[in-house]
Amino acid sequence: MSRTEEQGEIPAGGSLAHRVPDLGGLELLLAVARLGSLGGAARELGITQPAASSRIRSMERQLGVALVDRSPRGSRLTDAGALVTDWARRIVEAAEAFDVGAQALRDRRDSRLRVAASMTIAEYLLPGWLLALRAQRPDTAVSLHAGNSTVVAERLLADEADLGFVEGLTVPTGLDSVVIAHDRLIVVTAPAHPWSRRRRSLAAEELASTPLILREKGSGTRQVLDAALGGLARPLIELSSTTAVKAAAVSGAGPAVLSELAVGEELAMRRLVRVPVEGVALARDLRAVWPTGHRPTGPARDLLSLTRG
Amino acid sequence: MSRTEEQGEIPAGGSLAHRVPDLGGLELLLAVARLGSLGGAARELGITQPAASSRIRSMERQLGVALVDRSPRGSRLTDAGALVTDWARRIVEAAEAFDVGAQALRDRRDSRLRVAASMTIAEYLLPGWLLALRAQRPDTAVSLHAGNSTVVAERLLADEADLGFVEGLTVPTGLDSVVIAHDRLIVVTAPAHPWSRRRRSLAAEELASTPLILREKGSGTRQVLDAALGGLARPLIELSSTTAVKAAAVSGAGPAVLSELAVGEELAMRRLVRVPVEGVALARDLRAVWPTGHRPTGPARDLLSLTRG
DNA sequence: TCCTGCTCATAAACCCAGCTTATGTCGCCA
DNA sequence: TGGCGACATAAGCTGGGTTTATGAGCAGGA
Repeated sequence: MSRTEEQGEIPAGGSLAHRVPDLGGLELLLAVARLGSLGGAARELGITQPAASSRIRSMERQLGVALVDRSPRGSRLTDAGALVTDWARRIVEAAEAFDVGAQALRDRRDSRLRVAASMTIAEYLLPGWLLALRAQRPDTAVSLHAGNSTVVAERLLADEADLGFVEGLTVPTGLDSVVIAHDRLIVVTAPAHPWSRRRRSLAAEELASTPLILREKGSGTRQVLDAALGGLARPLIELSSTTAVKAAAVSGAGPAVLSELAVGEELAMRRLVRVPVEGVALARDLRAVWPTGHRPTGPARDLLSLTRG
Repeated sequence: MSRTEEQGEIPAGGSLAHRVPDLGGLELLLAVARLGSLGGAARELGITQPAASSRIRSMERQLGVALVDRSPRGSRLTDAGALVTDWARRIVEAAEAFDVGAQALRDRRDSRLRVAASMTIAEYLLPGWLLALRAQRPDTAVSLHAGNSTVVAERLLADEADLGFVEGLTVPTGLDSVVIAHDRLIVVTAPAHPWSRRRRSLAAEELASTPLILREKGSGTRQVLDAALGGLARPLIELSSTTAVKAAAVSGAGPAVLSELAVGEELAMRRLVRVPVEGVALARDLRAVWPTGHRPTGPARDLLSLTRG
């Protein structure tokens, strides 16, 4: 059944980009899976049939796995191909989020909806919302500006943004708001850290007296933590991005305090472990905001209604 | 004719692959972010400094956004660049999962750990585990075979696999098992469906009497549903993959019943909405399995211990 | 039976993105 | 002021992916 063309050993070296097909190839694979035909997929992507054929073949060579069963009546995914296609879909979905985010990022003067958002929201939530928005209002051009609560408020009040999203404890003055979701700060450590095996919840004092990996003073995350502990948080290191904090925690530098949103992936993969905490108010609201009186209309209203659920 | 490639304006057409930098570029960007230097990143990836410089520049052109601030003393990410980098990281992480999965998929005779898993687990959970396993035992070669519970059992008993993962209601005879996680089937619809606005939970009879988008009879998912409803599930359509079911539900064909694991992304993006249900036992255990008496040792034990948490 | 229409495969020529090597410029520091 | 590190620019090469052109297998209808 399987042709014996595996004489050439797989190199297996190099970086990811050498072992993972490029986005074009993955899109092609998804199209083949959906349409059941190489030629059909080629047509959909605007390339010729031989190009599709050779591209799929080169992916199979690269991966060392047969992906599609060709027949004169069409092409069907192999069992392995189905699995690969599902994994590929994840990459393509992440790329779609990237794309819609990047599009929003290049400020277009002519965009119909100008959004200002805090970093955490822009990072983890907005691309998803924009994707959904595009699904139901494909022609809405969106521009995005990311910054802290103060910046968001300034842009809204200066009429440089139509809708804002903030995550602080308080709503900047001059703005109306709606709570659209809830977030919580959680304590995490690397699996090797002794706290990861705790069964009893951590008490507030214990948290306050332990040096932690933290965001810098002034960040939304840090504000909430300081407020919850009464200004007592003791930094082991202060870092200026969520990602840097995560990386430090994963590498075992110590316990970190981070938004639940930021560590979903890491928890699922057990690169980080959540430490239970009690007696500390680490919840915070995520809010949509707009200038007092100017209720969102048009595209802003569309986006807002997507975010509430 | 669309052959006039307009110069000047951003193309904005074409498929994802034309608007999203390739994996190599994204990896490079992450390296620049981490190291704070174009040349350093180039060294790490084994390319020359001019190559890195030009690649980053072409990404900036492609995205229409300045990503890094160059100075004679190094390079630092722009605000926009930091956001783009975070989105890029998601793509790269998905690519890592793809890579480790694909590596496991090409059956290597010499692999030290042979895993057999049900589709759902292989699709959603295994790549994460393998990534974690590689982090702590980098030299473990893993091979993966995906199939239903019966196939998993056969391979284990024929000594063609060292460790299995199944998701059914029952443990195949001849195997020992441990519960490693819990999964639940949930009812979902497109946001446009009337059920998406329900506030009261759905009762079992109502679920049983409504035609649903379902996996085919015999699939793990379907077995659990049929058992929970007493064999009464009424299919609107029967499809042979989780992905097909999701796609049908998203397109508004009707309500679907799916594993929680499979729809996390869709729920977060509001492409699907969860419908509350009560009085139906839709939970199921995910189990690691092995031949009775042969407790997992070596690499199998390492993997197993990663999955329990 | 043969023709027509679908499928995929193969071959040769082309083109461009990204690579390398070689060199230039700028700022900091001893 | 020379030296070192950073990034930029220029010119030439290479390879993967593309196109056009063609062939071959299978199905269904005249």
